[in-house]
Amino acid sequence: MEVPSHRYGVTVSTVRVDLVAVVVSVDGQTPRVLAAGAPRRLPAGPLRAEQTSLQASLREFVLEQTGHRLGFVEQLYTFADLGRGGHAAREVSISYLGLAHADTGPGWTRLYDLLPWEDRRPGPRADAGRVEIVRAIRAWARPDRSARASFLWGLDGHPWRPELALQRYELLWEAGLVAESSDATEATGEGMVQDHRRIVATALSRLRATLQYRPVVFELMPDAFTRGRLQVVVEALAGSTVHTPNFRRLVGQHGLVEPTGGVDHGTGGRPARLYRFHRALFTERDLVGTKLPVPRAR
Amino acid sequence: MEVPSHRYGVTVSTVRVDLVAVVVSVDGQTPRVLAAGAPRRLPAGPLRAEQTSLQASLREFVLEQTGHRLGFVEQLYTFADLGRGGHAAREVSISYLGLAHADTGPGWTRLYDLLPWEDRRPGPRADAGRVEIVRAIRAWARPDRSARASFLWGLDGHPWRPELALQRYELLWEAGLVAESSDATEATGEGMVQDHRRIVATALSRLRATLQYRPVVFELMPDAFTRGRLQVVVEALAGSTVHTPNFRRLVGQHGLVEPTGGVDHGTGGRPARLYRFHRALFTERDLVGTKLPVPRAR
DNA sequence: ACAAAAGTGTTTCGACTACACCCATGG
DNA sequence: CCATGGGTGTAGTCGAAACACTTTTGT
Repeated sequence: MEVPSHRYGVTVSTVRVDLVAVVVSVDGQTPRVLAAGAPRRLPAGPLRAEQTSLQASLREFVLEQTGHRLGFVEQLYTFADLGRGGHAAREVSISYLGLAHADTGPGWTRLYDLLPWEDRRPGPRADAGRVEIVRAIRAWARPDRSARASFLWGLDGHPWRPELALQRYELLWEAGLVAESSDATEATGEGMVQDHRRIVATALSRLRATLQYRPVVFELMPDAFTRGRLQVVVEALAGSTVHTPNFRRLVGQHGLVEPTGGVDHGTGGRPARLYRFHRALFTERDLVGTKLPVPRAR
Repeated sequence: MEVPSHRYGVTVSTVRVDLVAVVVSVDGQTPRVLAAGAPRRLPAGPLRAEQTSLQASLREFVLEQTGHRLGFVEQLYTFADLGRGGHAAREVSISYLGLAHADTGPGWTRLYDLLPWEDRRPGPRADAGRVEIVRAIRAWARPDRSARASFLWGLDGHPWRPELALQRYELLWEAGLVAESSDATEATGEGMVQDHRRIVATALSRLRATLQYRPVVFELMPDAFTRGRLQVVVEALAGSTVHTPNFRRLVGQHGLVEPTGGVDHGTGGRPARLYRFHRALFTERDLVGTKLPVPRAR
């Protein structure tokens, strides 16, 4: 499928271009991505001749392939290095992050099955895998790369930064610790087709960074929700926990959210007030500066 | 150049893919971008069959076309909407930001000739153009879009955020105030070919955002420099001024910079100590968290 | 001497953190 | 009545912003 021509005196190629989607949802307290097969594969589709915009192309093929209507969509990165698919031809993939409401359909993979070390919420699984990975990394990093390793993994006094998910994946890859290579263990997660796991890591990094300065969580929430529920979703995506009283306070201080008047009695203790996203204020695209608290645990 | 085939039951196209570079340098206190012609055009080149990575392709064609060796390179965004070039065929452009040292060669355009409103450093030109643009925007925005307009332009108590350059360009575009359309004035800057001015705005936004959390300015500095010189370059890119004593203090507090021992007597008043970028600490890619102060003027 | 730029000390302010504690409900 | 989650008040901490002031050169 290569049609060389000449321009600027050098070879010009006409190549295949695909769109790849990382569709994220949160189911209970579990983030999931759309990916099926073994090994897992992200949904991908072509540019459509009849669609004017890339996003429209993306929305349509995701709808057709999976039945999901995407809310928020954001372009991530374009991958085009030679040999991505294991063969010589160049494949260009424009990757997107999309947010969708959870459902019970097939094809949803737990995000932290793919990148287990990114889930730092307290739990037996988290702690076990963590020590194993840290040991392997320390062994590999010593001594030249130990500054980088401890920075990325929040060791030696550095804070753990959720949004460095991609850089952590890249370090594991360099260290030969990811599932696609030989030294992989259970703690380094499930492999995917081609470089799809790197694309997922890219999406997670971007999502976590975006969370800190744009109100995108609400794309994952129903119309009315409690602040506790909102906190659970944020924590699920960030992979770590926040200080509850402060979270409650800060939500709404920015005018992000307004009470509906209703209450939810199903939460366990005292009934929680229901809120809705104050969308009126944010219909204008790209309004920034509306921070949600995101954990920066030590 | 369209070769339709079938997959997923829909049309798949093989398309032309180009790389587009926004190469930025700072000459004195003037930021410049590589763009020649009338109207101006960004350097663009093909994916190279023989280059493994996109960045290598980019570096090589920029070197060949312009003689410039790029330091820092970062992928920006992939543009592929139909009709970008004014004709029906789809053109995919993968855009990059590159930083280079200034020189006196041809082809350098002043960045703020293209986006004049982005330069808020005190000066006669800045103030004149600003009131004109603000008036036009207020007229267009009233009343539905005035929240967005005042947010983006730092009106009504909002701070001016340098990194929103792209969003400001997009608003001007929607308002029909950019040079490419009819209502343009001198204050809305010089037009470019196709959507190249949007790409420049994208690059400026990204560069300003990156400045805040990664030590990329040093790619634009010579080996030894004074803190005053560093401040001028940061201010040139940010388009606004910083509080001098604080800037001096903060530089170096993060261990970013170390004295060479030399001094520069050519600065006007008291001679300034020379510094060098503490590169040893930052050879590892993607070390984050090394903030440089960036203006957040009212 | 004085302008001009370099450089230091100190205070203020606001955002985020952490801790302590009260509230309302279901079992 | 007590466990559980919802909710509020308030003190501490840290870094950025602002202000005042000293130092060192060239002319």
